[in-house]
Amino acid sequence: MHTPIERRAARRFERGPEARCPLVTDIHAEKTRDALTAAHLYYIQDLTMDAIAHELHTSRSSVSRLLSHARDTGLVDIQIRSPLDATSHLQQTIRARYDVAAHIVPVPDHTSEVDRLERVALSAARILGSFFDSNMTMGIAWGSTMTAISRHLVSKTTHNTQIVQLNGAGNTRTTGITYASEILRRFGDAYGAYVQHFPVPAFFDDPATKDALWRERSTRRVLDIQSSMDVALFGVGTPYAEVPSHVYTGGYLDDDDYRMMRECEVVGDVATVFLRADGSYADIPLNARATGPDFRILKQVARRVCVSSGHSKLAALRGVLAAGLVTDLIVDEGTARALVE
Amino acid sequence: MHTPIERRAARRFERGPEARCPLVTDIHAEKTRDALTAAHLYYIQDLTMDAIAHELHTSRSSVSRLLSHARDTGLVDIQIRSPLDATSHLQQTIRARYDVAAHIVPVPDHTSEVDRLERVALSAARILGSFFDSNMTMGIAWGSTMTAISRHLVSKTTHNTQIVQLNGAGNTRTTGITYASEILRRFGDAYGAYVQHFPVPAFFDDPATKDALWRERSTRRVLDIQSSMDVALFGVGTPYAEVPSHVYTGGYLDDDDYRMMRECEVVGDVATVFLRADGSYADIPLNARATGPDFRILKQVARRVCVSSGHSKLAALRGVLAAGLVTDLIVDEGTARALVE
DNA sequence: AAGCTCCCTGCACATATGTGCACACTCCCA
DNA sequence: TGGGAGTGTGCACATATGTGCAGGGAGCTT
Repeated sequence: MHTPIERRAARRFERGPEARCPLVTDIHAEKTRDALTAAHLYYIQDLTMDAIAHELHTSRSSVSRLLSHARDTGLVDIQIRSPLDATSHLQQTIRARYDVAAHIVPVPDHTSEVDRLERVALSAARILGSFFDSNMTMGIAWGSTMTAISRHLVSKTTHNTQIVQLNGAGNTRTTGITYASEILRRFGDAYGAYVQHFPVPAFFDDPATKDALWRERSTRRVLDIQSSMDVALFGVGTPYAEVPSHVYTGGYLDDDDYRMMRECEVVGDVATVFLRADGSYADIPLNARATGPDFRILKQVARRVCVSSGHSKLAALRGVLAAGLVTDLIVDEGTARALVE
Repeated sequence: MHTPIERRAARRFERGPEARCPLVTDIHAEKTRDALTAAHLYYIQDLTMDAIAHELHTSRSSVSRLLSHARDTGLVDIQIRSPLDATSHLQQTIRARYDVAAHIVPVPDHTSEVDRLERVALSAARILGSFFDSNMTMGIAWGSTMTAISRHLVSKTTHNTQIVQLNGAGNTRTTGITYASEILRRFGDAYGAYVQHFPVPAFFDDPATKDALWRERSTRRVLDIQSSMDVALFGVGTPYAEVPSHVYTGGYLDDDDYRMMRECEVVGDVATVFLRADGSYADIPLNARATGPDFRILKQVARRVCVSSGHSKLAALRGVLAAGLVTDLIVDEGTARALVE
């Protein structure tokens, strides 16, 4: 037993007669089973990878990779469960003040905005698995926060699920399909969900075009799916960010738009629908041309998860909270503190 | 900031005004919060312990210990969740044949009986947390398996729970209280549950004494608690084990008892109630003097978890399964394979 | 206040783990 | 049958992690 093939055969042999024939043994299922066994031995029985390698007749490094695989694919589920009496003062205050369940991501105060976003996104990606399950539809926005989240998702097998794009991503330079697709695809892959694109621009030039298109059956189909969402996931956009949001730099808006935003005292947006500090949004002209869901629609979704990081989004975030758009808020610690001050 | 005290103060300071006064900050809650933060940074954000040490203003080794603490106290919950299509052939067969949910513990075939027991017990201790929750009563037996399990329990905070001893542990040499208490205490500590002792011998000399005592109100109280159990946890005893069970070596039984057991074709016991290969037990004389719960009582418990390891317990285990005493079975892989052959 | 114990800390060392790299195997296509 | 791309493996090294030990503070007793 010296070559990898012989070892794999030996492993099959040990598993019993029904596994000995490679023809009926799907190679992928075999890897999953090995990963499962390795995970059990490592996380439950506390064996070292060396010992596991020995039991599995493979090398230690393969076990290391097997375990990474197990974590990535959600075979191993690691949760932090704070005893109820240990929920932080911050969480309680935010719950009391905004009626929102806060998930506070510890991040040192001196962290750069980029790192902060990355770390909050990483945490969000891991928490998300507990919000999404079989027979659900999740609506997702796009932007730098959503991109970061999509890169860190942990797989979870679900059935009869779909991911639906909340707002168009096209602009004067691109259809946005490549960009938005990448995010959607990652979500779809992670959860084994059907992906529903929304191939429209972020903003129309003429509100009438939007109204017309919105009456089309092909568009209605997507809108109908949106209105049946169980979870909505979005970041917070703001024109005043140190790292400005994708919408405000990507060629979606022109000078007139910016002027209008200033006049209307816009503080930010959710899925390209703009709002003021008090949460009002209805009479902002730009919204008539925007493709994101009207907040009345959004508020019908049972779980509305907002991910925000960094001080520069604070004003926008306050607006979003004032509008009552959020049921679950994932933020960095600094922002959380600032929210209650 | 060079002494530990200064650092701890600094940590408090960073946490905000309400944490700065040590008088109102319970030292234990502080440790829990630190452990929670460390766990989040380590398991969710994938930082190294070094980086976490820096963020928490402490040393790397303290972080290592903090994380151990977090795991031990159940702050971190690591679960292995096999995708439904990957449940092993073995599990399915056992479910079909015995109508029992099997939890199979991978253990290499050449493992000694002692190691095997230890590893199965470790796995059992970790799984157990998912069976037991607030407002529940769990009945537990004693013996080498139960002792091993008790040593590896992961804490879980529950409310309004109790642990009740299933059968007496006294014999001609000791009241058994020290021995049984140790096991019960560990369970009670792990789950924050109220502990209910059963201070009687394992076997009475005279069945009439048992009957008399069973009519006493003090005894009835314990029996009543037993009959309201939500979970029962027990191992399998057998006189034929390589590592013989505690009951059969601890001075509980005399030569006459052994002779009788042979005559009755006893294969083993559950909580000191003996049974035959076909699961029958009612007409075994010894049982009239035994203090474990009658199987009719036991079978009323919604969840009956049996932990068994090693080939020498196989015959007994078959009997236990035949008696229909089990809803969840935790066994080593070798035994599981033997069960379906 | 001295003396005591207990517990917590950081250091230093021994282990355990993650990863770039080269090689070998499989599968696919010509 | 013979490449060639792609995947998976083990080796060796660089890091990351666990733990015995000695020192020092907090709290208790006398």
